[in-house]
Amino acid sequence: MSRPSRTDAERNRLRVLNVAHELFAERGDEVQMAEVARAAGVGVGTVYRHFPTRQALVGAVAEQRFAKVLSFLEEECPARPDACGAVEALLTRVGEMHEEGRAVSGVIEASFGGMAPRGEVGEALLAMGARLVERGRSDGTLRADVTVADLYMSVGAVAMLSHNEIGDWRRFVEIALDGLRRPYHA
Amino acid sequence: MSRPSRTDAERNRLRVLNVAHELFAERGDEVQMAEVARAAGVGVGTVYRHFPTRQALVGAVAEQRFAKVLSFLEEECPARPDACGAVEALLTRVGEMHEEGRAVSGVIEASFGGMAPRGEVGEALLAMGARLVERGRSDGTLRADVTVADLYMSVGAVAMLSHNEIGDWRRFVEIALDGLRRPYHA
DNA sequence: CTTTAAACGGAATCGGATTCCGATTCCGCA
DNA sequence: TGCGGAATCGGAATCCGATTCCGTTTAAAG
Repeated sequence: MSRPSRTDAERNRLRVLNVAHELFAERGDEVQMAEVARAAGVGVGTVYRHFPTRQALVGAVAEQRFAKVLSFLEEECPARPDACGAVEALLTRVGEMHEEGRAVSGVIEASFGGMAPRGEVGEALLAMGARLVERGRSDGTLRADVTVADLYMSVGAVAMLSHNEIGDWRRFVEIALDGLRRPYHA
Repeated sequence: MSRPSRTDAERNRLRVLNVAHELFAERGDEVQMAEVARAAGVGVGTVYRHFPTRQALVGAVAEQRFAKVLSFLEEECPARPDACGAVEALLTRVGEMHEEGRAVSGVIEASFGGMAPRGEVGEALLAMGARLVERGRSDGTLRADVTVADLYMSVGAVAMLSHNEIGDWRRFVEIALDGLRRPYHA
């Protein structure tokens, strides 16, 4: 919440965060705290004051990513003609994000098992998700009993599949989407 | 392949493997090599001769689990009346396995990102999966264009969802299954 | 009952995250 | 503009846990 008043502190915090993101993207889990510090032009102590733990640093990087998803959900999704299309766009976006950024995803997955969003971004995501599901219920393009949790799980599944290299995740988007559209009935 | 000739070696290898499994189940990623050694009643050196790396040990534990899935696939699945039912049983089984054993799954996920089976067990799984998909194609209970990769991805997704606590994975089994049954068509 | 290659135990080593603390800066205030 | 001191810095020192090393012990072939 309360940003520190000293401007250099905030500047350093950002520098560290960005550098960490880049390094993780390049070399994944093998980058060490001292490297991040060096590349950011600060001492290890500084890195640790801003991010008390390596996991905290990774968490911050992860949050940036969730923020991107959130803004997509807020800006692009409403533009889609129907809820189903919006969900498809969402899943695809998440997949693409993890596909490039694969290395970063790996780091996140290794630090936290899985990767559910936390904090206000998490709340906001949940809220937007609920809205999307609601929309689907009313415009009838999603099965009537979908829940945010269903959506959440689908997103998580796509995220996981798109950064591991098991099969064509775009294919899975189709499958999940078909499942979300409506229950099977002969 | 070639089991060592000395019987004590083989006995120790098993002891270590089982103890590791138990400890991982109890306390997850925090158990350390020295503990495993102590609990197994051997020295650290012994643990390392059998499993040259912590990751290797975790990998061996993981393989045991894959072996269970394989035997399920070989024994229970053929008994199901149709391919779709078999897939449902498979997904459910995988989910249950990861739900109890949650801690173990966490350890595996932390050591390897994701968790694709390796070696002969992996091959065998792939083969059985292919057979199942084939069956689905011919009895018509799965959509005509499913692939082993689709099945693989679904299994992976359920595994991931059932050991993280994001939503009701059984629900997701339904969704994925609906997607695997047939493509959407208005 | 030797012989000997293989297995054992566990102290020592190594690598990397985290802590500590004296030296340096910003910021508000006179 | 100049000063006081709290917050920030940097990076050497510490801590912790995985991994290596090597002298000792042991199963099993002849």
